[in-house]
Amino acid sequence: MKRKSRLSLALHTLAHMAADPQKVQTSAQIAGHAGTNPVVVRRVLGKLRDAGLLTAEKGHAGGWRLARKPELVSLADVYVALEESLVAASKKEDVPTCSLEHGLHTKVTSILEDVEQSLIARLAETSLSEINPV
Amino acid sequence: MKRKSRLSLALHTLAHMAADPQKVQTSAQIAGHAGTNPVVVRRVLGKLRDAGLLTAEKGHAGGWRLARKPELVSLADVYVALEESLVAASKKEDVPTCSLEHGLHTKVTSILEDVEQSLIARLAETSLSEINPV
DNA sequence: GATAAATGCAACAAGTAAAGTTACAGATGA
DNA sequence: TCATCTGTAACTTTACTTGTTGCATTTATC
Repeated sequence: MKRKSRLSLALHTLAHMAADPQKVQTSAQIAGHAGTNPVVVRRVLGKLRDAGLLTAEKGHAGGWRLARKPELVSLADVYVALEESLVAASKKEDVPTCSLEHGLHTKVTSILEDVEQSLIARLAETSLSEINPV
Repeated sequence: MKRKSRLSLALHTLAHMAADPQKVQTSAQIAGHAGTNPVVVRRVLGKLRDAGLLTAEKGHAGGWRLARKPELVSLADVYVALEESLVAASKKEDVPTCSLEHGLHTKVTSILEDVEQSLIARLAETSLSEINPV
């Protein structure tokens, strides 16, 4: 599978579920559709479960289901649940000691964080129910 | 250096130049500030040069300089020059053959492309001159 | 012209994060 | 009791980025 595919995998799976919300799907079935591995699916969907977007049931006849109506799940919910941070820098970078560089670094960082927030705001405008096959 | 750092490196360097536009800097000096390698700097700044944001002069006393006033360079210019595509999927992915999956895939892709465009629009609102150390 | 100092670029090495895989414990319904 | 799920840890593989070396080319200066 390609890199940067967690968001894509999540959206595909959620959109698929949105088309038939009461149906329970196993990670093996989802992996089959997505062309990947059940463990990878559980890994990604696990974050969505932790965020309350999905429910997972163990055991016989278990599987995954949407926890809310598709209209009530925004792309921002998914993005945040996956802990994506596409624009802003990761926290653990080394900050320069030189004071001019430090000021610059701080400024660049804060601008990128603003942009990240704008991105999330944009994602919040679209819900799962708007992903329909043509 | 960290990953996803091309944009960060470019913005830092450009902001640094914006503070003193007539000064020529060599890739070795820039690399020193940025804590990286001159070749990496030339690799990244080369894209900005190709996009007309910077000029590079070879030979003795050569180096890098802003091609325009800082106010006239937006973050979107930089983003596009670097050929970043943080949200949308890369072009060369394999599209599913199943028709339902195909429709879904097309829809998800087009939504992510819309989001990518929104991101660029947001970046276009900020110029280099707005990156000033506090 | 010779020399020193810069970019341009190709080829390769090293590092890193994500995806893929295997294995197994725990839960649950038949 | 057994088959079928999820949950998770540990490890391997893969893909991409950054770092490095080497050298050709360009240009100012002596």
